[in-house]
Amino acid sequence: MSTTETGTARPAGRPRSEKAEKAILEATLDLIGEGSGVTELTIEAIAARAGVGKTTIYRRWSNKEDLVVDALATLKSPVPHLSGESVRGDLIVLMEAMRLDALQSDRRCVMNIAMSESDRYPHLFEKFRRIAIEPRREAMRQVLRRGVANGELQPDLDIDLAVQIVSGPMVMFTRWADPEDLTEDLPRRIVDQVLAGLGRK
Amino acid sequence: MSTTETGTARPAGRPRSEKAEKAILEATLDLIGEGSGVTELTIEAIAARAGVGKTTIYRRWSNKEDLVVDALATLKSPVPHLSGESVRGDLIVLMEAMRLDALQSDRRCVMNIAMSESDRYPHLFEKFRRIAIEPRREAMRQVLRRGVANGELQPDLDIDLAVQIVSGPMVMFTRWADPEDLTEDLPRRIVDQVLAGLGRK
DNA sequence: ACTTTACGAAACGAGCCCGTTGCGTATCGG
DNA sequence: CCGATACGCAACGGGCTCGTTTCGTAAAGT
Repeated sequence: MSTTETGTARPAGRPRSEKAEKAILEATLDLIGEGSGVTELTIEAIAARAGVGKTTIYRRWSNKEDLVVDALATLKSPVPHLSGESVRGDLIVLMEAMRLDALQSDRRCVMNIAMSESDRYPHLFEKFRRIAIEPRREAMRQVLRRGVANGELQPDLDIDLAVQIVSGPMVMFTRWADPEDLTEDLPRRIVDQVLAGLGRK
Repeated sequence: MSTTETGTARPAGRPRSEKAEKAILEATLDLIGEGSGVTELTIEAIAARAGVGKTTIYRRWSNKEDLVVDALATLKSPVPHLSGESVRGDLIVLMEAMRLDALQSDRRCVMNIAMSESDRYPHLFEKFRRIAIEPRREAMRQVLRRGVANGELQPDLDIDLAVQIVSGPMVMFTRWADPEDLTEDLPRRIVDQVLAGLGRK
C-alpha cells in the first residue's frame, strides 16, 4: 500500500458536508410538511430550500424515494412515558399524544403521505410504519396485555383488535373532523367509552 | 325577438354532447382509481382516456378541481339496507359495506384522495363528505339512536362519539392492515367488541 | 341554404422539472 | 504545494403539461 492505512479506509479528498446532508433532509421534511405529496416533491425545490446544489443531492441519493425514506427516518417518535398505574390512564396518555400530533400541520402532512401514498410507495410506507407507527402500537399492546394480566381487561381479549378499536376513533377525529373537535377531553371520552362499551350495563 | 322563443331559451347551434360529458367524468374517475392524486391528474390524460379533445373539457370546466368535484358527485353511494332488527345486526351490515369498499382498489383510491388531499382541496373534500360519508354516517346515527331509544344502548350515549368509535377500527384496518386481514368475520368481531367494551365484565 | 355552436385533432409558446455537465472554489490527506 | 473530492451555481437538452388557438368537420335551428 502506498497510502498510510488508518484502518477506517478514509477516502482522499474533501469529505462530504454533514451540514448539507442535514439541511437536505430538513428541507425535505419541511416541504412535505407544507403539503407536498411525494410526487409533487421536486429535487430542485429541495435543493433551493436547503441552499444546496442539486449535485449535492444526486451525489447522495439516486432517487427521490430513497431521499424521502431517509428523511422520514430522522423523525423522532418518542413514545410518551406511561406511568403504568392503570390501563385507562396509559391509554389516555397515548391518545393525547395522537391528538397533539394531529394539531401540528406538519405532522398531519406526514401522516397524509403515510396513508395515501402507501400504495404507490410501499418502501416508504414500510419505513414509516416501522419508525412511527409500530413503536406506539407496541406500547399500546403492552398496556393492554398488562391490563389483561392484572384483570382490568377481559381475559380473552384480542389484543390486536383492541389496539385498532382504541386508536381508530382518534384517527377518525384527526382526519375527518374539524380541528376544534379535537378538544382536550377527547382522549378521556374515547377511552372511557371504549372501555365501557356502547351496550347497556 | 327575431327568434322563435321556445320558453327554455335553447341556444342556437350544435348542442353539447352528453356522451362526451359522461366519457370525461368516467375517465376522470378511472384515472383517480388507478392511483392518480388530484395534482398528478392531467387534463391531457383525461382527454386522451375519454377520447375527447382538450377543448371539450375546457369548454365545460374552467379548472381541474371543478371537474373532479363533478366526477365525485357521480359516485353512487348506496347505503345498504338495514333490517332494523337489532343494533348489532345493522352495525355489522354497515361495517361489511365498508369492508367490501376497501377491497376495491378504485374505491380505495377515492378514499385516499378524500383523506390526504382534504387540506389542499377543501371544496373537493366537502363534496366527497356530503355525497359519500355523510349518508352512511347518518344511517349509523339513526341505528344508534334507535338503540338508545329501545334500551339496547346506554341511555346517555354520545351518538357522534359512538359513530367514530364504531367506524374508526374498520378505517384502521382498511388503511393500515394487509388486505388479508380484512376477513369476513371482521365486522362482527369489531361490532361485538365495541358494544361489549374492553373492560372486564 | 345558412348561421351557429360543438366536435376532435393538432400545433403553439410558455413554464417546470428532469438528470447531467462544466466551472471556479473550498477542504481534506500526503 | 498537490492531487483528490465536495461544494454551490449555472447552464444544458429533453420531456411533459399547461391553457389557447386554428383547422376542417358535424349537428342543430331558421
